[in-house]
Amino acid sequence: MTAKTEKPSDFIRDIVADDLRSGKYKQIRTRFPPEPNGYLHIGHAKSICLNFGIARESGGICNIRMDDTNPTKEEAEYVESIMTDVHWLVDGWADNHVGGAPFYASDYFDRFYEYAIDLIRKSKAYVCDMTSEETDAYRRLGKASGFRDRSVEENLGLFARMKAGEFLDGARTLRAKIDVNAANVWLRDPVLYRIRHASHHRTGNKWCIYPMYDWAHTLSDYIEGITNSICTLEFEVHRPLYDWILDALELPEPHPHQYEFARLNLTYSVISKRKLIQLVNEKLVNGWDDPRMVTISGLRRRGVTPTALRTFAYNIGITKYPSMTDMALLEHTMRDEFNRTATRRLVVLRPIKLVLTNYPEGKTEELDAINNPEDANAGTRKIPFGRELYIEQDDFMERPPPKYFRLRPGGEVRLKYAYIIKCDEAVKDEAGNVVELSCTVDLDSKSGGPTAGRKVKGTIHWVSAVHATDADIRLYDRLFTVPEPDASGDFKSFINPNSLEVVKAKCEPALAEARPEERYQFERLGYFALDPGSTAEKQIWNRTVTLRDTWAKEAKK
RNA sequence: UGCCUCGUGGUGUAAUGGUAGCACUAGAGACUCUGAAUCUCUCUGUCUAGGUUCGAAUCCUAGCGAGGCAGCCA
Repeated sequence: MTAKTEKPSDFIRDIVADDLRSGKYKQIRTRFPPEPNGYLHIGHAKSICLNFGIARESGGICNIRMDDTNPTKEEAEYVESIMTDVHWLVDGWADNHVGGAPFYASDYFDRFYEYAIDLIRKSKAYVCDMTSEETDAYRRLGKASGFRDRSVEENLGLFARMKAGEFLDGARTLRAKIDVNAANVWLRDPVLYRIRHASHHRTGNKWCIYPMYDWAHTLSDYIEGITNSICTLEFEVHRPLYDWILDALELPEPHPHQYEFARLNLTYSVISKRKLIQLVNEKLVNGWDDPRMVTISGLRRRGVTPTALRTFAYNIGITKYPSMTDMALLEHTMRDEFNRTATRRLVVLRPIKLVLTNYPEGKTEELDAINNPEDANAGTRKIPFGRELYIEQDDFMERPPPKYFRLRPGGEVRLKYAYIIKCDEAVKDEAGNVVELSCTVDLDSKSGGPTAGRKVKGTIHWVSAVHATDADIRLYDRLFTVPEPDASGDFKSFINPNSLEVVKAKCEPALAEARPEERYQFERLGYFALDPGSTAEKQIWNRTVTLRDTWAKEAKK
């Protein structure tokens, strides 16, 4: 039931354990290498938990590295958000296993260049003058480029001129000389460098040739002394090229090794960066940190905690099977944690007034309420009670269905921490809408009082009308209406029109002292977190997740 | 099409040649001053066919199915 984040086990950790046992590596060094071209999402969280988790469990190190080799896509803004998100998730858990300040592939551009020259000298790379289309066509046919057999000197000269900016974008490339007929297309003389006359977010205009992923990534791993280079399944076919580069350069051992695992898929959501950026750009959500987004910043704003996210990552495991994880598992992970940790408060989301006709006018009582029944150390607080209250509209029905045991005309219900009341009349406006409930209170039934033990089936939450404070509450629901929005057609057509509802709530006074870092359970409703846009004058709350609601299921029957 | 990888209840996973287990979900019940939590119970699984073996989810072969790759993106 509690978070079992201490001893995960999976095929990659088995390999790590073997590597250590056999002495292949003295210390494990992993890395988390995002490209700074978007915000991190829950799939990255899985990878972060894996890479930093392995470092943490094995006494190793995990580097954060910006894979910034494509100047046309990457921006400094993203670097900042990535660092914020990684630290939020890792601090207090694996922070003493972080490999210092973030590394940048762009810091190695000079060394990549030197390695490229070395590769040319070894006759294992050549400058190719074919267009992108020609390269593509030749590769499909398994046909060798006409420039494949240029001399080392000519290649060296051409490559230097590429670097010097003598050629237009796309005019030439540097290609590895491997095997134009290889069954694995990534071995058919892959491009190592392309020409891009573009300013880079860190190196400015120093370069006009930029290394491709395979070249940069493999060498970055080697330069940093990475031992286990863990990536997602789509890079599986790149592994032979990864190994080829290390061998072709005859780099001293030990070499890093690449392992692949399945990326995360979650029901009722889209996870790919491309799709998330569409939601942002087309304003279908309110930015990258919209609480309905499965970005790390969105989840954080929604109220998800690092511990819950790590527990979730542990629970889903690491495999090579491309699975579809049920959103219900994420929700369960949050409820499980918050049930143990959240401070309870009484809040009425959709208020209806209730008047206790036999309770003295002007009288106020202070009632004791428990802050967290799961945590004895959380203590108690006082809640003011009076003649006029607010209760939830849903907690009264004039003609209730079977098994409804909240308030009804002539019926009784317990007010949590207070009295048992009876509904005498539903007061209506001219249109016939119930606008107020007229009730009487059993004054002996107060919690701790003479008839407090009297059993009534229902207990509801409430708030004293004169003491209540106001707050805006954002009720979030799943962003999509179908389990697999990108299974077919346009995922945007499945957006849930009711994924956000804002209500004006009435809150018990103690909520005014709420702290942003704390999580709250509004009793019988769900778990909530203060939005960063909240102020002392105007509280704004985000619903992180509802409580399980078996009545909602029952009512649907 | 070629190459690579992967198939265990509805979902996510464990079992590393020796009793198919755990969690989520769903359903039933107990308890309840949260229709929450907690507790009990139930449903449901090794893709198929051969083979090896005393014994196969596990090893082998074939088939079927799914995913990935085939950018001068990462």
